[in-house]
Amino acid sequence: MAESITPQHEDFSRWYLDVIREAELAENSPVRGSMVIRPYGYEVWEHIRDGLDRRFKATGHKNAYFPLFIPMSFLQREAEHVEGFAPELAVVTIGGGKELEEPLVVRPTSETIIGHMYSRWIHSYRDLPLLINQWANVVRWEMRTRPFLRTMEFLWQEGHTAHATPEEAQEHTRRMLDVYADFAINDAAIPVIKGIKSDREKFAGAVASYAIEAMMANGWALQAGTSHYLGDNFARAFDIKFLDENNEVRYCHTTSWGVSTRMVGAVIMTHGDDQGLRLPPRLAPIQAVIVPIWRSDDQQSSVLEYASRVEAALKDAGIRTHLDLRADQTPGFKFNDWEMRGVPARIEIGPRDVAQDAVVLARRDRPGKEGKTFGVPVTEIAPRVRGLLDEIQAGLLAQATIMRDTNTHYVANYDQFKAVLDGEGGFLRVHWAGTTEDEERIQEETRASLRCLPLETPEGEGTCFLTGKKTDRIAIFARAY
RNA sequence: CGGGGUGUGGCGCAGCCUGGUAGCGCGCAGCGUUUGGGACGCUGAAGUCAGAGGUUCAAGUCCUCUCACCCCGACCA
Repeated sequence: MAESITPQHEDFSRWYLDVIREAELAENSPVRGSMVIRPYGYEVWEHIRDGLDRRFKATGHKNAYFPLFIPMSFLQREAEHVEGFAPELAVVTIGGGKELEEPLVVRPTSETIIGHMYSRWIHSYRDLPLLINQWANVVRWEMRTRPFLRTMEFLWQEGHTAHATPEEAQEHTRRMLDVYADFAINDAAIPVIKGIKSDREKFAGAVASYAIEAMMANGWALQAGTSHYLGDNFARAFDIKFLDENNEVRYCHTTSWGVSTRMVGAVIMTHGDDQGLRLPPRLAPIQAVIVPIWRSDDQQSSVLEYASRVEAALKDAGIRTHLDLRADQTPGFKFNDWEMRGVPARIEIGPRDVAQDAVVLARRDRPGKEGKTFGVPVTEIAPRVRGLLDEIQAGLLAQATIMRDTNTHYVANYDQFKAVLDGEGGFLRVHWAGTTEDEERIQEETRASLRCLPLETPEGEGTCFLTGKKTDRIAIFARAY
């Protein structure tokens, strides 16, 4: 596929489309729909990983690792689970040149194999709760793939916990949902809506599924993370039992929850503009880039000497800084290059700046001339950049929130529903008392699906937009990735 | 699996209708001039024209088959 990062396109918005689809961060490999992430994009993922992992540790979880291959029979133990995943399994039937007695499934998710292990690890209430997370790759043979948003193989974390009581497991499910929302909002600058999934959309094998839903720049919805309460479904299927304080055998109640490399796509598609990426500072591989400018050799040495001092000052302040020393590119090229890559802050240092002992500070969220501040005293550079990064972090969240709110509409009836969907699109909030069949019909007729039943419903009681029944339930419908 | 489309240097494409020495832009390499918003000149390297078969004196171009990929739907983090 295209190596579209190179500035060959005269039309920047088309280039931006390429960024979303495949450029730089992902491109199709020889295998249909699989994923390639170049180093720069992978660093974004690493920061996502760090942000989540820190929160997992803070909530008492340990990391562990489980097998890539899962015996087919494991999946079949939970009826709903196998039904949900069977169509998209990759199956190994030959090993070492010989037909296997039992096919092995490349994990699409690990509830089953982890359930199997948990049944051996858990014997007593003293073993509970068991709070484990796994960072891994999984494979789902999707019919339709989209770079980052739905790839055949993807990286993710999957948390799997076992608890003594349903209440505790339910509480944990909600707690991890909160962790995801906290990460999305504060690190990725993506405003998300916490909600519960309809029966139709819930995880195969779950009692209840929760999700954080985000709105992309085109108004489509993207499920950016999920947290499931599995009840004792998997505990019964895998015999995860313990003896309680009264010496009675009881089944555990389990949860699972995951966030994937889809989050990288969410960042791109939430914040990107016609100049390319705009990375939230907390996730940016490079937070500040220094572009030196010179003409003569004399100027070069004084500029570079000055620039490396600025670099050191920024690095000392804990800012991820890169000094762009490429000699074969012009400053103008570099400005555009780093803007496309979404670096939040850029410092330009030329002979004029060295002479007046001050630099030019440019911000990515306002590209071009308007985003530049001239004559920033070099003694202040680190705090100024730090302040700018915080400002951009908050600004991106504010922008995305405004974008989401102005594209969220409450609609009172089905005609209005269709009109808004065909018009401005976005999220449709409705009072909802419909059935699964109603939900299916709506999707068939409008291509909008029920994203979630939001946990926060300031609307109060009203009448269902479809059935006219009184209800206090709110649903969000949208076209979704 | 349905419905569309595309396969030509690394990338993006033209050439095909009307057969006659394989081209353009970008990128890449070398040299020189440049460098405050995507630099320029000169020189150069790089292509089994997706594959197979056929028609023809001659096929990137016409015919047949095959393969691959992309887009739009149905499934999904």
